Amino acid sequence: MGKEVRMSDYGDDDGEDDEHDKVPEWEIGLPEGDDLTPLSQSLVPSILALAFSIIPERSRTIHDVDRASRVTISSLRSSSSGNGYSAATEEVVVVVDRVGSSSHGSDPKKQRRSDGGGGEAAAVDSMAEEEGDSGTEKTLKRPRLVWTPQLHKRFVDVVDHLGIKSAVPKTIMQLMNVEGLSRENVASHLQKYRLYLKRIQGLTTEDGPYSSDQLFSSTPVPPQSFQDGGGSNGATGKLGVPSMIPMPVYGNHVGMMQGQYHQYRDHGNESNQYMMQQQNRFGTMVTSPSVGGGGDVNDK
DNA sequence: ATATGAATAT
DNA sequence: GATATTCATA
Repeated sequence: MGKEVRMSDYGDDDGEDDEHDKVPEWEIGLPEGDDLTPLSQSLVPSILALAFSIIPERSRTIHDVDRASRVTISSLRSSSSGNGYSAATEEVVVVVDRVGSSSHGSDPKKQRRSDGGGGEAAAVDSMAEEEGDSGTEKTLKRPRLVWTPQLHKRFVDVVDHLGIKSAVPKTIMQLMNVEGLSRENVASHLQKYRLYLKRIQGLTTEDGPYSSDQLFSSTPVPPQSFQDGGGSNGATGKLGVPSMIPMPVYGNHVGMMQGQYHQYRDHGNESNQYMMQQQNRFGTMVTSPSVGGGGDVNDK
């Protein structure tokens, strides 16, 4: 079993635009030139790694990584159906994007991705200068983390694969394998995410215009299988984890992250926040197998 | 001794 | 509102 590049199912990750117009076939799938090869790449898929208790080394400082790679792209293919973390899944260490709370005019450095495949990348904002880089990124007070859609997706993927019940900050953090991401970062986000889950669960299970019962649930809740490939439960009795999608239901949207933008507004290119909307025409197959066995997404 | 989760603070 | 930090406790 070796590496194999599938050109057929290349771009479709986030269901974006991008078309390879007229490139020679052999060029399809190759880096576009300014797209760099991931500078840090795990040799072992994170899930696998965890299974073997291999914790990805993280010795580089943010500055190091920053210097080495302004841009890191990844071809995180996330499941077209079911398991998003297969052996074929490409793992890439993503550097986190942070915003300086202090003086930060604007870094003309922008991230760019050219072709589909959804890539995700983030860059570290180069702090003023060479701060006394004393201290491992543990002791340092890191700037506010910004949960970009990419990061969030990663988060959701991991949480999903762990099962909401056993997803705890440390594990999530490890599996996400994101450079510079701390446990508390994840913890905080997880807290909010759980809140979100609770909300939609509430709305969907006891306030829905339908039976609202786990038995014949035909409640229009987008379960877990869209662009996230969130459908992968049933292994350890995990529940599907919605990827919080603000759906255009009549004045009834849920979505843990909404009106927050304004950060980097290049041109509808990328780096748009959690704008993962979906054109979910109900009546398709939107049922919620979520509450399947126990019927409780959160219990402690 | 550590990690988690809720509350609270920025 | 988003993220960080504190704090009781598992």
